Amino acid sequence: MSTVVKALQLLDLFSRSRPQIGLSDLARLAGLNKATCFRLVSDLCAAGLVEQMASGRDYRLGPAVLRLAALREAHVPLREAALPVLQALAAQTGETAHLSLMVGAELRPLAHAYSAAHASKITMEDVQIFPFHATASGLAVLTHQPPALREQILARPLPALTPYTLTDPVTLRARLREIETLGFAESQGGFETDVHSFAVPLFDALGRCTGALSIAALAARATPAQALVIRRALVGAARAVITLWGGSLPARLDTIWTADGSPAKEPS
Amino acid sequence: MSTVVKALQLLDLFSRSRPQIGLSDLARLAGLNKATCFRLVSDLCAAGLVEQMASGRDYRLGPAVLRLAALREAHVPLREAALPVLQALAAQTGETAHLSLMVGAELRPLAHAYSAAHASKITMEDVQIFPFHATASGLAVLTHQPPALREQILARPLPALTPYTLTDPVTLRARLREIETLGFAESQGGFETDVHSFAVPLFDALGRCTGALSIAALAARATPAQALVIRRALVGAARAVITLWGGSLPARLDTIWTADGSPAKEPS
DNA sequence: CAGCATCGGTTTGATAAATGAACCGTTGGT
DNA sequence: ACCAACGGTTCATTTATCAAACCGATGCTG
Repeated sequence: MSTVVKALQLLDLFSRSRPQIGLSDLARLAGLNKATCFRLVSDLCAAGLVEQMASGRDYRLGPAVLRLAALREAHVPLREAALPVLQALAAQTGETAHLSLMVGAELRPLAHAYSAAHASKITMEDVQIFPFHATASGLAVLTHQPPALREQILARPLPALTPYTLTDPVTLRARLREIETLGFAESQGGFETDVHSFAVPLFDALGRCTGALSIAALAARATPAQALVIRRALVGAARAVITLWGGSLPARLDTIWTADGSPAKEPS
Repeated sequence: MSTVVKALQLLDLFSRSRPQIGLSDLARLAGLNKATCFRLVSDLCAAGLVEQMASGRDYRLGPAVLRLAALREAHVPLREAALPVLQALAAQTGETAHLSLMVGAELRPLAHAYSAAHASKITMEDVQIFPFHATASGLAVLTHQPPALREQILARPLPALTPYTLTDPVTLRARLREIETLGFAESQGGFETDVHSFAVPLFDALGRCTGALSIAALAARATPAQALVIRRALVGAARAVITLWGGSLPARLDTIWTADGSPAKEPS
C-alpha cells in the first residue's frame, strides 16, 4: 500500500465522536508503527490538513480542509445544489433524507436533512461509511456498478450488523437483481434494527452510478402507504438531483420511474 | 522530500482560477514526473480528496474535503467564530477585512469579509498564500515568530511583487523591529500597487503567533485619519478573536494596544 | 483524411524513500 | 517515588518511488 494512502487513511480516523487523537492512539487505530505514523501525521500537519493542539499532545483536523472545501464547493456545488432537494424530501416524507457518494470503492455520506414532523428521527452525524450490503443506499449503488467492482465488493467481509443484515453473497446477488427490476432499494433493519431505509441510485453525466439518495425511516412508521409516499418522493428527488448535477438517467430506470408509484408491488 | 508532502502539494495547485487540471499540467505545475504525479493523484482520488471528472481527463478536488471540513468546523469552529468579527470590522472600516493562519511555514487565508461602503474593494478570492515580506499580515506574523523560523523565512527568495515591495532582508529586519514596537504592521503597495494594508497578529493559547487579522484598503482611501480608524478597529477585533479562540495575548502587546490609537505616531 | 502533437496511463532498472525496533526525556497517575 | 504510557528520535534494512522511454487514444491541422 502506498504511503500516501496510509497517510490519508489517518484522516478517516477522525470523527464526530473522536475529533482529536494522540500519536499512539493514531498509530494503533491505523495499525502503523509509531515512528511511521509520526512522520505521516507530521507531513499532514505541514500541509495543514491536520494540526497539533496547543497542548502538544493530540492531533485534529487542520485549517487547510476549510480552504479546500470552499474551493470545491465554489467550483462543483454538488452539496449546495442537493441540500434543498434533501430538505424538501425530508419535509415531504417526515423522515430523515440523506445523500451518499462513491469515494474510491466506498460509499460515504455527502449531506442529509431532517424532518421536523416527528420528535424521533434517525440521525446521520456519526455515519462515516455506508456498508454496501447492509443499507438501502449501498444496495442501490451496488446494483448499478460494473460487475467487476460489484463482485469485488461482495467478496469483502460482510459483517452482520444486526440480526436482519443480509450477509450471504448469493442472497445478495438475488436481491440486487430484484432491485434492478424494481428501480429502488430497501433495507429493513440491516444497518440498525429499528431503521427501515429506502434508496434510489444517482448517475453522473456518463450514466455511471456515483451515489444514492435515501430515506431512513423509523421502522414503526414505515407502513405500506408510507413506503409508497417515500418511493414516489425519492424518485422525484432523484430526478431533480440528477438534473441539477448534469447527470444522465439510464433509459430503463427512466421508464420504470415514469410509471411512478404503481410499478412496485409491495415488498414482503 | 516526503512522498506525502509531494502529494499534498498537488492539492494547492487547485484554485478558483484553475479549478481543474489534467495530468500532464499537474505534473508540470508540480515539477514532478508524469508517472509519479499519476500515482500520487490516483492515491488522492482513492481517498476522495481529488476526483477525476466524468470526461476522464481533468482532475478536481473531491467530495472528501467537504466531510473533513464539516468535521473540523463542528469541532473547532475557528472560522465560524471569526466571521462575525470580520464582518463587523469590514463594516466599521469600509474596507476588506481578512484573517490568515500559519499552515506549516506558510501564511494562508482562512476567511474574509467585504464592506458595502464603496463600489471599489479589494477582493480576496484568488489569494492562496500571503508572502511574508510583501503583506502587512505576513510582516505582523513574522515579527512574532521564533527567531529560527523568522530567519528561515527571510532566507527564502523574496520576489519584488511591485516596485514597492521590500526585498532586502536587512531592511525587513529593521521593519520587523519597528512593527514589534508599534504593535501592528503596515504595507503600502507591497503586494499589489494600489493596496494599503494593515495587520495585527493573533495568538493561540500558548501565546504563539498563529495568524493575523488584516484590513486591505484602497491606497487612495488610506488617509492618516482613516489609518487611525483602521488600527483602532483592528486592535479591538484582534482582542475579540483571540478571546473567542481561547488565545492569550502577550503582555507587551496588551499594554501597547490598551493605549489604543494614541501610541502609534503617524507612519510616513 | 493523413500526419502530428499531446493526451492519460504504463513499464523499466536505478535510486531515494519508508520502515520498525529500540531508545530518549517527560508527563501523569498510583 | 515509582512506573507506565506518552510524544518524539535514531539508524540499518527493505521497499516503494523516480525518470525516461513507450503505448494506444484523442483531437487538431494542413
